[in-house]
Amino acid sequence: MWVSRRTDYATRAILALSLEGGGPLKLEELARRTAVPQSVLEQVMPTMRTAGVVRSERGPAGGYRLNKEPGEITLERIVRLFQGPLAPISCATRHNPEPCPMMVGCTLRDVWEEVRDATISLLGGVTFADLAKRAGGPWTDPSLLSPEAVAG
Amino acid sequence: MWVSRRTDYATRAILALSLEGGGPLKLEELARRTAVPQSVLEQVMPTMRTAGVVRSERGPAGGYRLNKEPGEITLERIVRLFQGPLAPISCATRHNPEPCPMMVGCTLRDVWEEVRDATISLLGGVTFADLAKRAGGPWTDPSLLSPEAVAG
DNA sequence: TGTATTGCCGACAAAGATTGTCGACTTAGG
DNA sequence: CCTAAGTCGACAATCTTTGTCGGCAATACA
Repeated sequence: MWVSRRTDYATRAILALSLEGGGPLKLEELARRTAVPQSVLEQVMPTMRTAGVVRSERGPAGGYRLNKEPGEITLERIVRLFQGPLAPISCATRHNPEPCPMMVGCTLRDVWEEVRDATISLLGGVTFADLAKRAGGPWTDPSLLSPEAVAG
Repeated sequence: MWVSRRTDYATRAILALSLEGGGPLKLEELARRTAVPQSVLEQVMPTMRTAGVVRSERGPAGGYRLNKEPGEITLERIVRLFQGPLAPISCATRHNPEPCPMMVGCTLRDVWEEVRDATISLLGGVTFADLAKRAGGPWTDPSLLSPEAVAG
């Protein structure tokens, strides 16, 4: 029942971008605000770019922006990008579930499916607009912010 | 969002025992019915014995029985034995959550906690009496049953 | 044209978790 | 005793996760 670190990192990054308004954030700054190793974010962000969630610009003054409104990005979307199937067990996935050895009335599978659906329903019901709104104030340990950000 | 194989195996075993009524099942037979490698069940069952969920008898005519009524054993109980914390992320566990780097208003944690609670609520609300009842008929691929069991 | 700044990509090492197996041991019954 | 069970600890193999690195590509600006 655990989410991978990269999943965690990705959601933090999107939240950071949602709180930023429109302006682009450099990878370096993004890494600092989210307390994620920069080298890992370097892997995570392109995945989200390919998926159309964020947009990037190269060169000086480059960085990352959201490619949609925060209200259009659900937590489920991001989690799915990094997490694979959300079912707790391979015979309970939505697509191509593995046959489970308990043929008739695999009642356990029913429960795993319920867990899966509850999870999806929760994650699918939360957008980053919601999260940003709930977040309100400063969302990071101030000691992690860059000096410029603190000054601004 | 995945449950370990041992967790899966354990739940299957308890379901098998719940369907058995009172009589003891040998490890070998239990392994066959649940389609679990016997050598792994050899590890899984003692854990549940220590936890007081099942009882064992050695020697010929030995085997495993439930140590409680199926109605008293929740799925949550079993899952917890093998799965560790049910939260999706270490800052959202009930006991000794790790501090997360997003100090003020870690709104993501709130959602992870909701997922955790939904999971717990589902798993805690299902007992093996429920599962056994829902299971009804033969619950295993007949080809996996031992000849004696089929004859009986 | 060139240089600095930034993102992009692929390969990879280290660490850790999971899975399954084995052999030696203990207990109970006959 | 001897056999049929469960018990325990150690372990190898595999897979997954995590994080790093070096070099390449694009953009802005002088």
